[in-house]
Amino acid sequence: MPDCRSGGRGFESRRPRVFINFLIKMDYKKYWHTTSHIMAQAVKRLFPYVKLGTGPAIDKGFYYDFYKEEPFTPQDLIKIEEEMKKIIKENYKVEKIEKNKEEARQILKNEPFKLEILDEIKNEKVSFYKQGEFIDLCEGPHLDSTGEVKYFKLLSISSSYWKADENRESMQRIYGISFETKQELEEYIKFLEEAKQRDHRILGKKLDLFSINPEYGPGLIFWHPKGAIIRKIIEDFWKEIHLKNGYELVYTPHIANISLWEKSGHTSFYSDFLFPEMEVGEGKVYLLKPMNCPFHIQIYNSRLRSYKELPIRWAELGTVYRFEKPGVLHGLLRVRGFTQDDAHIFCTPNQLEQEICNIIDLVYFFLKSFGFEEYRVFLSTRPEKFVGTIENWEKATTSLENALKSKNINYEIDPGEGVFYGPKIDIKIKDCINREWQCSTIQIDFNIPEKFNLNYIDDKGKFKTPIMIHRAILGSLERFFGILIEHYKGNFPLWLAPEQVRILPVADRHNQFSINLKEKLKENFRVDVDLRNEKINKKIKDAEDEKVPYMIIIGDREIRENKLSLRKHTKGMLGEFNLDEIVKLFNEEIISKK
RNA sequence: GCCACCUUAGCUCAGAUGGUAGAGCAGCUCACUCGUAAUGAGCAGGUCGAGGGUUCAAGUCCCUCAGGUGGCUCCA
Repeated sequence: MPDCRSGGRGFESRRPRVFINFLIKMDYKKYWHTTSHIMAQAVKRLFPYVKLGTGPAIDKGFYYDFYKEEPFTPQDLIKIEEEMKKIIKENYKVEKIEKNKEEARQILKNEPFKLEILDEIKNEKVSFYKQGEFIDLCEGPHLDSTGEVKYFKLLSISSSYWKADENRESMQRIYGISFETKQELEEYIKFLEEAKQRDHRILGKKLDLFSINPEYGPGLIFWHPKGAIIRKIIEDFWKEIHLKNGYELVYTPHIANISLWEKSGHTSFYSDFLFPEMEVGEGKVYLLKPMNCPFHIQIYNSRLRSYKELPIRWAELGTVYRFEKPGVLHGLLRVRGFTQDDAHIFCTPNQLEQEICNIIDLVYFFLKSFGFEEYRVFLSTRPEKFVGTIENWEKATTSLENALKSKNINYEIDPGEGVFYGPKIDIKIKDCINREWQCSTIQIDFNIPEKFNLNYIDDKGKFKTPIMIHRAILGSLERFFGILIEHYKGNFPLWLAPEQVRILPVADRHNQFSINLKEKLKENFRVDVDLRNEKINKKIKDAEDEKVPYMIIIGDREIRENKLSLRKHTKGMLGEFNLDEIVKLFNEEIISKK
């Protein structure tokens, strides 16, 4: 079963994880862990009846799970924070205490969840950490005293299952963060607010880019004219670059007979993600496609292939549909219908490394074009469950590795994290507030060529099985658009901006001149003129709010002197220019993609 | 899907303890003809997500459903 790359993800049921990579200067794990104990102590003081779950430090802070019938309220959080401050002030020593299991059981007799954990521990000796009246079964390590925790904040309340098992008790989880300095905490909170302001769902509505109609299609995207023009620019650019780089474009249907997916294995392995079957009469059943590769394979198999044709590179902006569960849908980032910037490469083993190098170059070229300059690259190797021979896996992994090395790319290895049908490279990008997103993925597939009996005739006249590479660069247009909105905070660079210039006449006697100017600019740019009966201040404010990159103001002076006053979004007045200068300026900026 | 919370005008949101709805923005009309981030006035706009229940009376309380939001990987 080939994976379906939609932003580097396959079929999974979780929300897309946004890797919030706020720069945290030191290793805070110990610090956060102790803060979580302080929180648990505060909760125990305020709500003595709650039962303790687990409370680890995590990537960005800490949490503690409690068993409590009613959920915590925001007011509870304030009370808990107050109590935590007291505990910090009381400055308890944090002591490690070793106990044997029997003693431990006695201590934990009223903590059913802790007892469960205790039972799973193999060692005879277990450790407790004690601060004041609070004692917790815990491996540590911890700070020496509660007074060492300086600045903290409880961030959110949620529920989670005990042991992440939906059949088990629902726990109440409180998340928080803490730092040594007030400045770090403030910066972190500022970062969270900044991220909120960039939310593509809010900007998408404000800037009239897209919408989702919850009643008629949760998870299905309506691209409004302003979003659609951006999409068109991306698509045109994408196609042009692919054609220049030896790819051919293909188009394939949105539906196909169910037998295709029976063969690919989707109906058995991924049935949860398929939209229900369509009966089309005479017992024929069709499915909406959850991925493109089986179609590309049909094109490959439509006739006999020679080694002379390889490598074959087929690209398609292919729209696929997957029935994601209601709770996981999220704006443009997790949807039910999306367009993958998909491509499949069929090549010989000898060509593999070069093909991978080419893909990497292409990935970097695209990501740079969209303003992403920082990357983290991951190489995922053979998992426990896999298809194909170990020899092939090693060869393919080596090819991926060699390609990365020859490109001088630093990468991290994710051992055993490959998909079962082949190893892969994932590339994560950092946006301008340091969040990481995964879009690009390059996956080698040993399974599909065999399953669909792909072959070519080699130079000795023998049948050979080609190697197949799945790759996506942007992931999906929907998701990538969402990321772009957040990355640019809606301030699209000139080449992408839906409306590049707006002409603002000061009074209505300037309208005709402005209309004439629009006609001239229209040839090269996306331009509009604001003819509303409003004051110039209002027109400027609206253009600024709508994030139009450039404004040209036309009044008596401009008409008399035949000069154009140019204003740049968020920057203010640039000065007066003649038309040629402005055209040149815009063209240079468009080419630079900045 | 599970837990919690939310759903009131196109948008953002007010509407203690039940007594059949308000504001700002947007829209429309009119006046103003204006110089670098909101001119003023007027008008119009809602079966309060859907269905059911309690009540003399439900936006408000209860139940069901739909949708949205935050989570549901980190493990003593």
